[in-house]
Amino acid sequence: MPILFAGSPDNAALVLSELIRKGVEIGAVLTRNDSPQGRKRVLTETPVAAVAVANGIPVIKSNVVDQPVIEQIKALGIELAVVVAYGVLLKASAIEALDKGWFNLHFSILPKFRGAAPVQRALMAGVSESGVTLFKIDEGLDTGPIVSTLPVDISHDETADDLLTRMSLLGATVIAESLPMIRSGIAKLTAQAGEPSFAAKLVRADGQLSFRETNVMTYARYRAVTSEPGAWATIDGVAVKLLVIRFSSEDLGLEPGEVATRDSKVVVQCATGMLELVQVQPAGKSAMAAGDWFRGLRSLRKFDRS
RNA sequence: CGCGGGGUGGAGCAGUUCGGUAGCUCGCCGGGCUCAUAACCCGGAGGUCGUAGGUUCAAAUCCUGCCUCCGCAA
Repeated sequence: MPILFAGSPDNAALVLSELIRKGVEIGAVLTRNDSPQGRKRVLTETPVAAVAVANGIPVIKSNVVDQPVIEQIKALGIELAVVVAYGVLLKASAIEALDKGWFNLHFSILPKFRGAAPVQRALMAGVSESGVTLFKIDEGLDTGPIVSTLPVDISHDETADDLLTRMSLLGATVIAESLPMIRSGIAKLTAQAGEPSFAAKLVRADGQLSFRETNVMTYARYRAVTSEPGAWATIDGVAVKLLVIRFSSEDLGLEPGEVATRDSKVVVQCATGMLELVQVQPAGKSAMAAGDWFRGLRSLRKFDRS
């Protein structure tokens, strides 16, 4: 019994690839419409669409699950869908259209971190453990009954990208293991319990680092916003992307935001503690090693207050 | 025509406003000092200043076209 896989971004494509590798039969893929990407506005298909095409799976592109889309899905004999970061809310009519229902892989232990950016918000909050949840979609936002959860320990230095990749691989396993029970109708659905929290989507402003906080907090924010939307700060009014940062055990006691070199490493002072800058990218320049950037700084060697 | 920044020895930058024989911090090579060193000292190699053309006695610098990298916005 083939299923519909609905998703759009890279990590959803990774889940799709894993499911295919595990032998899960994908009858069709639903993904968002091609959209203009980059400075040149090149119309680009989603990563999920690319994986589907590469595997010869029928692709339905739509930014809304309306009647015509539902017709297409049902015409393929599909009655079960798995959603991973599709980016579109399902209306009641769509949810009811499939006999076995729609299931969503969410990257947190629900009801914690409901919403668009569970991984990023968990990192920003500095929690040491999160997880993945497979639940049946209802009309609320990530409120449906749970099929399965799997806890994930968060390492102290992984970025949102790293964690999301890890969770995607685990999530694919959870999906593959749960599908047989869902298909046969013996999957046990458990209502979400506990205090819910909401994980709002990140905006560029979330990536602005303030060195007036502790290095622990600033590092947590860096990891949460990397690689999207990306960490940055301004120095002498010029934005500098902070692509790769490491935690530092040094503390030279400089002014918050001041940059210096120490044992050939470039470090920046926080309210308490320091962070090591590894790779940066000033506005208008290509990415470069922090040491090169530091060497080229003419006068001001201190990030602006933010 | 969305707004904007950049392309100068291997790296990052200055010099361009007010044209006049290329500079800084590093790296590299050789030598020295040192118990030793990513430290210090001395010496050296390495550049058609993105590219094509124009103006000029003279262009990295002024004018025009083109290539190319990137930030923001979408």
